[in-house]
Amino acid sequence: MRANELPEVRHLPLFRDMLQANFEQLMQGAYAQTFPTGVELIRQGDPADFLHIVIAGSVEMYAEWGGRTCTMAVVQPVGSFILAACIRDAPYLMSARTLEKSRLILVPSSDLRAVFRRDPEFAVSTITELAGAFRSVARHAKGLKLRTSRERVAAYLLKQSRQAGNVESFVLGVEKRLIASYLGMTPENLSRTLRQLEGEGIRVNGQQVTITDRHRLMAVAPPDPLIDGPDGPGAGVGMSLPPPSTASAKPREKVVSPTGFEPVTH
Amino acid sequence: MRANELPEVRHLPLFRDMLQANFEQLMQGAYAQTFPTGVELIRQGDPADFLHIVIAGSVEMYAEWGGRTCTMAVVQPVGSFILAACIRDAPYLMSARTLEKSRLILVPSSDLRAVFRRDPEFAVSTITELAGAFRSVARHAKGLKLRTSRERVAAYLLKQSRQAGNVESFVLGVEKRLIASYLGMTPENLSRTLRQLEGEGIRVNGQQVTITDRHRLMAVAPPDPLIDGPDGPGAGVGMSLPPPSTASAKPREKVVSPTGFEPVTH
DNA sequence: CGTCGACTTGAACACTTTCAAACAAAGTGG
DNA sequence: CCACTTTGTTTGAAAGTGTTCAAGTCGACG
Repeated sequence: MRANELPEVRHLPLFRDMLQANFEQLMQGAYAQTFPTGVELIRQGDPADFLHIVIAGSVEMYAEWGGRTCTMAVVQPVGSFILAACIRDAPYLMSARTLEKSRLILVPSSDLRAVFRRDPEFAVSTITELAGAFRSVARHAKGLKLRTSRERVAAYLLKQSRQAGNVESFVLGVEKRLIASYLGMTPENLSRTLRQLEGEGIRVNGQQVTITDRHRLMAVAPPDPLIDGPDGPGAGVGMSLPPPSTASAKPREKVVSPTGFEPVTH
Repeated sequence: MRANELPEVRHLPLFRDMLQANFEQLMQGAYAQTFPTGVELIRQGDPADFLHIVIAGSVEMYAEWGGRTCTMAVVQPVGSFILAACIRDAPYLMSARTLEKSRLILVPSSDLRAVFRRDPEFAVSTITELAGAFRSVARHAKGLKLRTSRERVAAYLLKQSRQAGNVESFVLGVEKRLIASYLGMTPENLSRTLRQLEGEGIRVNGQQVTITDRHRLMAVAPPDPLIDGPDGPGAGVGMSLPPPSTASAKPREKVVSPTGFEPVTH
């Protein structure tokens, strides 16, 4: 593991309050590894051996059933996933694969369980993290049940804009097919819905989205903190999103951009 | 609070391992209350002041957005809800109302947060509870995204049967409109789907459901522990369901029956 | 006995998916 | 550097799924 990676991990909400000695012990048993694009890191149903922390790159969490697949979340640096499975020593509910070349740290779940039993601060951090993760999935489920797909798309775009600092123009940052799956629809349906929303206050050009009439779009799907997540800083519940950046109107420009996917603690 | 209620609460997974002194302190600040049918106990968006524990009766957790409503879960004795909101000191994501005359215990969330900071066993129980709750909602979301409504209904019935002890006949135990909302569909759609499934191995008569051909039904929606929940005892993740009971073929009989709704920790 | 709410049924409508095809962009190898 | 392949996106048409509205049935309860 590289020296400059440790401080980043240490500053994660999950680890920042624990005793240095315990943190060091946790990292002792951990190891870092770099994976190429498209590697299946974990498969749903497998036993939860490691807590995974994304140091660089990005990881897709997805679920499968009867031949179908759907994206549940995208984890970006510095964020962790499958905490819950590790804690319950239960099989993973989701699979994970790298969306690009990515560097991860793997912490043995047995160490994890041992440490929060004797470090109260770490226990509290774990509780906070899990409570936040629970609320994220609950919000996701609410969105799926209470909103039509058109409304989900509108709300998603508004959230993206907000997370980038209420800019009017931004880059999606993830493939549309992946966004579609995350929002519970087919790529074709998303494509058509985006087209349809061009009459409701947005303009889409490839990955570039511009909100031309925010009020109009908000009329399609009024944002709700109880579904779209809280406003203000620290919104991503224990997940550090890359710094939001307004995106230039010129397409094809390389810009770091938020994905707006909810964090996953398993 | 009544004397015979405390032991029940004490035996909840959440409280069973903590120090007696701390448990008593928690209950000191708590109070019990009986509510009639249809009372709104909490409203989504309100600040989380109390952890709620259902001692008797049943409580519906539901969510609202833009005039629409959906059922997220039903909590039965002895089970708790809105743990996560209490922990994060955040607004409730869901509302709750009594489905029948119900008795609840309300524990101030500030006490809760204070106690798990100094009782490691309680902290661990809280962690386990939250991790389980997270996995429940995650499974629910997976079902919504990966299954059609027909498959969700079939899987729901199989799960009910399983939870009642793999019986061939059982009572639904909750209004169909509520089940429909829980499964993310309209009452009309559920009605038609049940009718349609009568050709696929079930027979429905009011609240009474009989599985006539388990294999046929399982072919419609193969059960998956990563969606429908684990097999075996303690399946309900921190929630004690009423003892499963085979239901007589005669309708209108008063039988305690499981609801099969996932537990909610907020 | 009458009222109310839950459940069912039918028909029309709206929304989504599926399948097929064309197109565009990014990466590969000559 | 240019074909060439691969993969993601868009579009159209048809089929499937789910919702809405309206009306009627049933059972529970006062």
